[in-house]
Amino acid sequence: MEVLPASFYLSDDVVDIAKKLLGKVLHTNTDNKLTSSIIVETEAYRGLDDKACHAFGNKMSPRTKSMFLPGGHAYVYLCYGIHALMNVVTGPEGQANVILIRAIQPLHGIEFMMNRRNVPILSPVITNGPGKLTAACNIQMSNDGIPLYSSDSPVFITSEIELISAKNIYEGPRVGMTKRIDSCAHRPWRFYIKNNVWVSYPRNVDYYKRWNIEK
DNA sequence: AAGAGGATGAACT
DNA sequence: GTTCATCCTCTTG
Repeated sequence: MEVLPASFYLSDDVVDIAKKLLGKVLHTNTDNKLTSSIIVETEAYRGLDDKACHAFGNKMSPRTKSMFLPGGHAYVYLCYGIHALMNVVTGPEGQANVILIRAIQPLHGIEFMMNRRNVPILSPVITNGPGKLTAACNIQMSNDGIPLYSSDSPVFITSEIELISAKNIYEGPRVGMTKRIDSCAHRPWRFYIKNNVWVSYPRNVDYYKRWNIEK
């Protein structure tokens, strides 16, 4: 597996990169612990004309300044005052296009992820949501703005193990959009690998039940 | 200066 | 299905 170079993220077509990110491998080296996981679910956010994007209108603020870095950096922000959510910055410098990582499929370091999540039994609940996977990988606000194209970085991304073909990619509306976002809410900019059990799931589904796991 | 609300998750009834 | 934890950011005045 090769570390993806900064050029991988340079296109201004954030939707295209969001699809290409599926199947790529997310590595973390935090707390002296290594993990790797397949990216199975992403969402695209486009600064220029997307009301759902924090930097709508390409407007910079203290929070969003790392979104304007050149492609291949991390944008990490605090959601609901509790969860650090991890995004991949794309496009040339000055363009606030980012991709939210919504779910991953663990490959290595699974025991670390389970410990950090305090979940005793292996199941998708450890990483099937944007706040869950950052907790599992110990990705924090301090990782905002770091590069993802260097294996020295605490978080980096490498090529896929198996290429995901277009027919195996689901396209649908993004999660958590409200009326305030109006038309942008319906943009089908959420992508996930079809039939992959590690993707996030609607809030009212009990995963323990779904996977027949005893609590 | 103040207040509302959020790209969520967990624990309830 | 509902509620709350928790705090930052943005909007409004």
